Parts: sequence; C-alpha cells; structure tokens
Amino acid sequence: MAVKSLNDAVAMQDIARRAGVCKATVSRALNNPQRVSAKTRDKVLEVVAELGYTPNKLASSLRQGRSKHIAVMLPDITNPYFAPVVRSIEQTAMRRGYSVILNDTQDNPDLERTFAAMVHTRQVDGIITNSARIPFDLASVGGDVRRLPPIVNASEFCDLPEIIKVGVNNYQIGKQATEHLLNLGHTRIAALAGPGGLDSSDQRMRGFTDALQQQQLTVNTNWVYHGDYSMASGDLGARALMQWRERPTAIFCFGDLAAFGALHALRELGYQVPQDISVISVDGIALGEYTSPPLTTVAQPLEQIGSTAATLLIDLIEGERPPSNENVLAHRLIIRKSTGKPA
Amino acid sequence: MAVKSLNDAVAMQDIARRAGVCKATVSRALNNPQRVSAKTRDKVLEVVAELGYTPNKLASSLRQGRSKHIAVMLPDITNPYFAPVVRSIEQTAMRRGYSVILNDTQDNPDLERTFAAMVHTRQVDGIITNSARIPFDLASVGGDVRRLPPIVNASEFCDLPEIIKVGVNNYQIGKQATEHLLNLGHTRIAALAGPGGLDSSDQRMRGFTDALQQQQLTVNTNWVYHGDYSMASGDLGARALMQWRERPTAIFCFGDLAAFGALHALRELGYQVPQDISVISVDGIALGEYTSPPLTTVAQPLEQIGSTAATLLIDLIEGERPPSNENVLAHRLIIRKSTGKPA
DNA sequence: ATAAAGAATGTAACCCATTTCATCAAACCA
DNA sequence: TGGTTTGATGAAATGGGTTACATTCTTTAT
Repeated sequence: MAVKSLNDAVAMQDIARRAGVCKATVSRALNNPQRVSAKTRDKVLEVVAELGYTPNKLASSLRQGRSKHIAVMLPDITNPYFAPVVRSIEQTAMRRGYSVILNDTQDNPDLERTFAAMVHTRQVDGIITNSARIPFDLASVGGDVRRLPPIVNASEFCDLPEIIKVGVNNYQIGKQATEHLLNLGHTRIAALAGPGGLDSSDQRMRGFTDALQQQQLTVNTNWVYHGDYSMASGDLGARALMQWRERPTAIFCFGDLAAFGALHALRELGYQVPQDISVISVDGIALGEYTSPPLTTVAQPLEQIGSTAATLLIDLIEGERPPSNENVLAHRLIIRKSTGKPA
Repeated sequence: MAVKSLNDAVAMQDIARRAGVCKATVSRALNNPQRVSAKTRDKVLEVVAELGYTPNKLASSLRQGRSKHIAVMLPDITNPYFAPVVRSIEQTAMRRGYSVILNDTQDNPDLERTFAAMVHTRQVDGIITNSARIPFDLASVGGDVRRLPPIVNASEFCDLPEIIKVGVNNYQIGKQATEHLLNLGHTRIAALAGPGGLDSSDQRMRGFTDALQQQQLTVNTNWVYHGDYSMASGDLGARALMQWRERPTAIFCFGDLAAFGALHALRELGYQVPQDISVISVDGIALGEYTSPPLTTVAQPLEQIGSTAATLLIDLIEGERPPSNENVLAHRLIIRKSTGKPA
C-alpha cells in the first residue's frame, strides 16, 4: 500500500554509531554546535555529510511541540489581490524557517472550520486569515479569546479586539479616493461598493460619505451599488448605476476587480473612460497598470501586508507580543488614466 | 520562549484511561471502527467528545512515515495562470486528506533547491512542480530518478521520461491559434513567444510554424519576439513587432498575460484591436473576458490540470501508478473580440 | 595540589499515535 | 465436549528526534 519514503534508512542513531558518540551529541552538534567540542562536531558533521543525513522534522516537531508550519486561509487565491500577499507571506515565513500551508476557503465557513482544526492537530503553529470570520470554536476555549492559538487577521478584520490585525485604513482610503474625484470637479459620484456588513466596505463607504459631506454633497442612494468585489459584480454594478436617468460622472469602485468589470461594462455601453465617466478604485493590483485605460487606484501595500502578517504571527508563535494589535499600513493613491475632469 | 500550545493535556492515553481501555483500542476505535466492539467504540467516542480530543497528527505521521503533505512548487503564484491550478490542487488534496505546502520559487534555482531540501526534512509525501527544472539533487539519490519522492510535473515539462506529466498539447495549441488567424484571412502574423528553450514556448512555435507552412507561408523572423510571458514583456514585444516598416496584421501571443501587455501597447500606439490588428493568445485566464477588447484565446483547462496533477500524485503516493506518464488534457479555443478579419 | 566550577558527553525518559504480537474469550465444528 | 477458528483487547515496541539529569573530564581558582 503506502510507499515507504526512500532514503529513510539513515537516522540520527546511525550517525551516532558511526561517529562513535551518542544520539544526544549528534543532536547537539547539529542544533547547538557551540555546546559540543570542535573535534566531535567536525566528526559528526563529516559523518552527516558522508551518509547524506537529513533530520526528520516530524520527529523534531513532535518532541518540541511545534511544527514550524503556518496556515494561510484566504477566500480565493484566484483573486489577484491575495496572490501577492500570499507570496510575501511565504517568503517571509521561509526566511524564518516556517513553511506555509495554503487553504482556499472559498469563503465557506465549513471549510474554514475544517482547516482551523489543523491547529488542534498540531499541524500548524498559527494561522493568518483574510476572513472576518475567526473560525475557532470559541466554546472550545471556554469563551476566552486569549486562549486561542496564534492568529493574525490580515486585510479583512474580525471584531475581536484581542486578535492581531494588519491592514490598511479603509476609512481614509474611501475618503481619499472620493476626494480625488471631488478635486477633479466631480459632484455626481457613484459608489460600487462591496458587501454591506463587511468591514472593509463599510469603512470605505464611511469615507466616501464623509468626503461628500465635507463638500455639502449627499449620497444619492441610486448611485450606490453593493456587489461582492468580483469582476462580474463590477460589470453588473456599472450597468445598474448607468441605467438611471440622471447619471453619475464618476464611479468609485471599492476594489480593482470590480473596476475591471465596470470598465468592461462601460466600454460595452459605449462610454469613454475618463472622458464620459471617471473610474477610481482600491487595491493596486498589478493588472491595473494594463487595463484600458490604466486604472487610477488607491494601492494597498500588498507585499507589506503579507510580510507584516507573517512576521507578527511568527513573533507571536515564538512568544513575542506585538506592541499593538492594530497594524495599519500606508496606502498610496496611484493616478493613472481612468480619472479625469467631468465633461 | 516557545509558547506551548494550549489544550495540550488531552492525549490518547487520557482517553484510554477514562474509557477503561488501552491506547491501542482507542486508536483502533478511531481509525478502524469495525475492528472494535460496538460497546467499546461508543464508549471511546463518548469520552473523545467529552474531553474534546483531537489526535496529534505529527505523532501519527511520524509513526506512519507519511505526512499527508504535498508540496506545490511554482514560479509565481502572482501569475493568474497558476492561481486556479493551485486552488484546484488544494481542493483535490484536501478532499483526499492531504495538505498543500506552497512554494513560490520565483524561478530561482537556489530557492527551488532550498525548498526541495525541505521535502526531505519535512517528510513531504510528494511534489507537484510547474517548473521544467526538477530540482532534486540527483547526486543525492545516486543518480537514480526512481529514488526520488513522487513528483508530478504540471504545465511545464522537464525531460525526464520517468516523471509523470500533466498538461496540454502545446504544439496543437500553437497550430490551432495560428489556424484561427489564417482562417480569418491573415497572412502577416507575428508571434510574441515565450523564452526559447522552454518546452511550452518551443512547442507552440512549432505549431505556429507548421500552420503557416501548410498555407505556404514562412515565418518572418522580424515578427518573432521572445519574451518571458509577462505583461511587461508583452508590452515591449508588441512595440517591437509594430516598429517594422512592414507590419503584421495579427499577433499570436503565447500567453494571456503577454497579450494583456500587448493590448496595452497597441492601444497606446493608437491601433484598434481587432480592426487594425488581431490578437490571439493562450491560457484562458479569467481576466481575458474583461480586457478591452475581450481576448480570443486558446484556453487551458486550468482547474483540470490542478485536479489531475493532485490526483495522480496522491495515487502515486498511495502506490498506484498511472497508466501513462504523459497526461494530455484538452484545450479549447475561445473566440472573443480581439480577433477579426484583416483590414 | 585540590576543591570547585565548567565543559563535554552519555543515559534514558519523553513527545504521541500506530502496529505487531500475544492473550483471552466467545463462537463454531465435528 | 475437546479442538479450532474468529474476534476483541492489551502489552510493548516503534518511529526519530530532544532534553533533563547524571557522569566524566577539564579548567580555573586557591
């Protein structure tokens, strides 16, 4: 049945025998070289090289009670927003000696829970999640959040204050994106928002509303469409927003993908961007540079979100609490060709 | 230092004690329920539920000599081509009880090797790689490929016949893409190829050449540009191709990303697609539906590549050799708006 | 020179589940 | 009814490291 892994044979005991020392010494020579005499160390390392020995990390993990694996949960790896985050997590983790186990939850709570169980089975030392749902069964920790295993919440926030979070200031993002449009002279601005109730979307909406109000403008509810950040919903949303008798001159998309969909719809409907209508969005994914027209967007520091999340999580695993639970990283408005003065 | 995981305490021994049986019986009750009397089984399961026991998978893996982890190596998770493949691998693996360890090698042989080393120490049961480089130090296995852990080579092929491969017929893809352009009446066709020497690119180029020759056309070397499949190289390549006095009326991009770059360049240069120039490409990534204009492309069955690769690998791990080492999946021409008759 | 401190190494327990082998009881057969 | 097969369970070895503790060999200090 199960094929036995191959170059097993050689274990620590074999090295020990051949080097004329005991297992413990081999272990020390490998992990705490300074705790072993130079002579012994050299001899051990020589035998290790000779026999091509690689320590079995499972055994080590079992004994030490930590696997040096971290899990990354995200709703959809296919989303270009997440890919750079994951890549950066992976790089950071690898540098610190951790491997990344990937889990695409498809935003399915059941899958999230299944995966979360991995923490209990000791397969992973901690989790980075991009979901607002923290899937751990609170009951199992007696309702005490502090007893949860290390978790870092990236990009999208849950409402447990005890959980460490890393992301951007979505309120400011919403405000700045809107202000960019206002500064260009737009007054009829639509919002192609994300799901209501989702923190990132709600915050951006607040920023949107406040920015308008500072110019004595109010939100036209006809011009607010709640999608799900996807291209398809951006397409649909843009069509919905443009159907009204009184049309907006600018659309603030709450995500780049939705903006791609919107650009597509607007083109099909025969509008020129930005001549007929401006489009701005949020995220700063790489594709935005190549759309037609290239997309003006408030970029999130995706790599930095990933590396920060990984660093915080690993610090946490290794016993170092971060100074703050809220880690807000800087966003950046990138002005390209999809926004302009209103006609 | 290292924080001890929390609800440790409860191990199999605890269940055993509490249920009045021995560890072995608990293990059997959990893994081979039919090998235990109904009464004992119920009692054990009851105690398991009561104490909230979850088996330590590290221990189990150590004992059984298999970790139920598979590693996925790919050059860049940020590439929209790979994301669906990875997602599909992950889903398939999860369904079969395996976790996926992700490694973004950035096409860096050193990183690949580093990671490959991990495979030994982490006791990863198998590997799916999207690189033509099989990074395992052959010396370490005495030059004997059969001693490598199970590997499946997806998308991009190495030249070891012993390695299982899953992917598409790139020659046919190249041919069909070209034929589509020929059928529309194009005779001046450029190729925005991938790196020379890379199997996928070379095969598509063969298909391209053969399709042209069947129409008594020859390849104009001015109209062949070798990029690296990236958007940036597509942009550059398109500009290079359009600089000649005699210009092509169609460009065959060897990858969707390059096509995005090409569309961007063509737009900037003032060409209308497809009125002035047609663009076709390969991959069928989701974004292609939303470009301007939507991209005609030969789609690869990305999900299927992933699921097939995962299935083959896990079968292999569990001792089942596939009928063939070459698993070629069907591609599909998707005609959208980026190709048309020549002016 | 010698006790005390320190460094190097060995012994054995430990992490926790799986699995072989032995044991014992119940069911089956002639 | 004695002998055998079958089924349930337990004892103990196992996988491969790590580490607390014990022991031995050096140094250093007096």
